[in-house]
Amino acid sequence: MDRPLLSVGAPRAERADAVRNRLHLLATARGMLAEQGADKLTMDGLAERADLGKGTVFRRFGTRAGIFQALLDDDERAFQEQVLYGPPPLGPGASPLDRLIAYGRARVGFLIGHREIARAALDGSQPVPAGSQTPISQMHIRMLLGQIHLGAANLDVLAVQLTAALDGPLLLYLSASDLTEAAAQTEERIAQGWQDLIQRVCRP
Amino acid sequence: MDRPLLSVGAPRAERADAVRNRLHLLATARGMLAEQGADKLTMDGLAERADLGKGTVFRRFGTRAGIFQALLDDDERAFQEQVLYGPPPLGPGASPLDRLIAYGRARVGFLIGHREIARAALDGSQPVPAGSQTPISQMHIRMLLGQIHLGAANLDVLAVQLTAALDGPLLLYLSASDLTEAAAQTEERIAQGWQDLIQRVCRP
DNA sequence: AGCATAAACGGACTTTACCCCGTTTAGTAT
DNA sequence: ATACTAAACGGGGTAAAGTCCGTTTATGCT
Repeated sequence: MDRPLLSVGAPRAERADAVRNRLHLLATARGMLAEQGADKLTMDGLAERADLGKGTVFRRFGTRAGIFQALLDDDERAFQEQVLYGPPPLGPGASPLDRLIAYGRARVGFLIGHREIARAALDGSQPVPAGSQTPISQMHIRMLLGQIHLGAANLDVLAVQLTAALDGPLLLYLSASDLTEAAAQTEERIAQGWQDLIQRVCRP
Repeated sequence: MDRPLLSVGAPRAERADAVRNRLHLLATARGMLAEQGADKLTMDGLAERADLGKGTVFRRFGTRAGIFQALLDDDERAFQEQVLYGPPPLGPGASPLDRLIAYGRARVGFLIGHREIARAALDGSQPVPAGSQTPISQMHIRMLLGQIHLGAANLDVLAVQLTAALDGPLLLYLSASDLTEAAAQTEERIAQGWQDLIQRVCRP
């Protein structure tokens, strides 16, 4: 009479063929990305190379940007691993302030390494690029801010702003040429800038 | 024998018909925007309604995002007027710190009022949305930072980061629903957050 | 095993951004 | 006025994103 569903929120697990195709498409996309760059990656091309229908590609990822978001998510998982369980100061064990600085440095490196994917993951019609909703980055920063005892301040808003200060330069303002020619110096300048910013913000 | 050009850099003034069509297209675009919203504004539709060829539209604006960038530029001119020549604390006359705070507040208001255009002006393949190169916003923040005597710090990088902290939330992270339902409160929260952030950063 | 059903698949179709190039015209020099 | 030229115009053509819907298949139940 009653149906033993897996509660209301879980819309039944992903079907096996769907999983297989999703992984296959991601792998194929990585291949094309490595060979030809992000702007040459078309939905038709991906479908053909993966030997699947175009409808399948859209069903899996919804939109072109969705593919890059999925790729980014994937790589971000390894990064999060380090943040959550890795050695300090990035992982737990160091002081919140040191972790915050280390996090920024690590994230800058990650974003520079993934700049092509990260840019392509931006949508314009959608708010946030990767992550389900509030980006992990923002949550982590919010948490560390909470552990540092700042005077009365709206930590939620501050976390959003600091996340933007971290991601914005690489996602919005730095041109591609700034990154290809002297990526290493740029990375160091931004990482250092982050450290200065955080130390100023968190000064007692 | 020699031709009295207007020096090398100036590629000859814009032709009269070009100016006329550009203004006409911008006006038409504003009309369509007000009636139907940004995502319904297509290049073909604009060309037809303006009674011009599609080629002309692309020649003027280069890309779809270019139209929104032009509209934003246009509105930003009035805003800059206030910043450069208006009354303090936004205009000159107040202390740099007060101007910085006032600027952030004003810009948040401007961006919320122009959120649809500003989002549509984002490109993805291009670095910065509006303004010719480094956004005016960034230059202005950079200048005010220079007038505040902070300890040794890379002001160029800091300016980029603060610009991102200001624009990022509205361009990247806040979903449309956050803005339509309680735009006024959101505006106040972000503006207050900016003030807190700046006061922290600029504390002696 | 056989069945029911929701999900996944595929590929034709539509829409839209953007390109190209032959034609027209504003601006200038004679 | 006339001729010349660089720029602007127009609209058909191409490619790629995204939609639709009829067909196929995995999965859970009897």
